[in-house]
Amino acid sequence: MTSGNDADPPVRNRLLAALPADVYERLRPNLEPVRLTLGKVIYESQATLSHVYFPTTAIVSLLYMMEDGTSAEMGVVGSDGIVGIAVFMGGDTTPNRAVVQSAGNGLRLRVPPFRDECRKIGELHRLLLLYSQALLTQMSQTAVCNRLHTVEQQLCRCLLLSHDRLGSNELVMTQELIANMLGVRREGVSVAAHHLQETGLIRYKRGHITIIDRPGLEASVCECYGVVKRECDRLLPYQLGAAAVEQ
Amino acid sequence: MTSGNDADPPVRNRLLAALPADVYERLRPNLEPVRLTLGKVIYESQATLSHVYFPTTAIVSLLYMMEDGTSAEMGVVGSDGIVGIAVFMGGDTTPNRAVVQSAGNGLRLRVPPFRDECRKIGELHRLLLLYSQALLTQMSQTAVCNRLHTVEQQLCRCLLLSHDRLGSNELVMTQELIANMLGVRREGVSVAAHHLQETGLIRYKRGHITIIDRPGLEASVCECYGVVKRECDRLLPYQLGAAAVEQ
DNA sequence: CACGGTAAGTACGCTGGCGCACACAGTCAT
DNA sequence: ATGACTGTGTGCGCCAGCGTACTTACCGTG
Repeated sequence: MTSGNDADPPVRNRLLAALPADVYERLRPNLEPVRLTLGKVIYESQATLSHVYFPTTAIVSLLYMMEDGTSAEMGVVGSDGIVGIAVFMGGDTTPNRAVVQSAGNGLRLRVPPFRDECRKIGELHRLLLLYSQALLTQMSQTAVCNRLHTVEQQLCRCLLLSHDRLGSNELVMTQELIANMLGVRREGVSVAAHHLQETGLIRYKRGHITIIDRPGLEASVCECYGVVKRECDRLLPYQLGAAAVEQ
Repeated sequence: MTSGNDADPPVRNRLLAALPADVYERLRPNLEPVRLTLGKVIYESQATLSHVYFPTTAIVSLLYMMEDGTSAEMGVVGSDGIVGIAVFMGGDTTPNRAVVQSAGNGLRLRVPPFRDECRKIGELHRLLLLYSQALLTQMSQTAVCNRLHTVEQQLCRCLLLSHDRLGSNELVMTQELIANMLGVRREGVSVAAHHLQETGLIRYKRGHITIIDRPGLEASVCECYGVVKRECDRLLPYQLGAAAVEQ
């Protein structure tokens, strides 16, 4: 039943989908579908949030903007997570910016009902704690990767992260965008991407990147990708549709 | 009264000190003082923890060890925090290693009583959530810093972080140790330290570094340090002895 | 006091990535 | 079709940091 779950494909956000039906039903009336367009800033550094977002088909990047305007990514959120975890943690704001990295859809929830549900200390609370740890792992591994690995390895990581969070083999993102996320020059991305194309792992054309040989990418990426992936799978073993199964 | 608080100076860990007296009293019988010697590994990557640690005068570094043996720091915990936050978050293990970076004391608590108190969803729970956000900020900013800043800037950051968590102006740490933490070569640290000494900001001699001009260091460090510091102060505004005041 | 070990200084060639400048190629609106 | 714009390719000099190798200085121990 739970008609909310079959409005369109079930619940496309894994965090929401993993909720017990009763919790989901309480949230459902407040969940508002939103279109997340490429480049949209979901929240600014230090801004008080009005909503938290559950991406479904969109991918959101958490960036830090330096005073001089350069930026670097610290984490990525897709259908596996939530944008605005700081509300859950109690700090409400963060020093980073959330930007849509791949256009798509999501659901958003105003902060008051979200907070109410968190305070009930039920399954949502437990899942969010686990998700926090997953995000912590992702960010810390990003730190390591930034220190020790090459642009090409990081490009592979970026592509695999995006691929995981997207159904398709075709990613819509320019090299310029990737450069901003990785915190490197566009030219550096250009060279690395060119190389991956020559090796036959990807193909691309003006903002469209196609993943051809995913195992090959996995062989080229640094260990950081695997560490984060395994940790996420371990911490959040829920599958899409766990709550939506019983429709 | 609360004799636990005046055994030695009050409660030297800010997280513990911020607890209400009744919560602290519940934990106190299980808190065991421990000496944390330089280089001691508090927990290994992927290891199940038997205790969580509240450093008082020690400083603990969270490192990721690459498969090839090189390492990089992702965070630092001193008297402001707890080592083993993964137990609170529910994942129990993490892919990193906790190593004592500056010898000193701490209190440790077996996991079962810690978990019991967390489950009560009281002040400890609230503080740990906030601390998690502070750690998240620290790690994400480390990622940014690793990407964009020079070894010298990062050395300044490292020195300031240590100075904040220590009473003294004298840090006991070799350049080799710092190199491992920052994930750079020892020679790089050597050159940077030499430069800071020439500029008159620090002085050092065989594993002993003295901070001479703290404002000067703050002027040389990148913005990352300030971002993390401000965020920690904002999230965890408690002072040492908040719970110990009423002795 | 001599010795051995650990900490720190120095040098040199190499390379990855930066900054800059510019050429070229799809794509879209007029 | 034309032109403007955006996305990509390439080249060049430069520099920070790496890897390696070796020296020097300090300290504790026997």
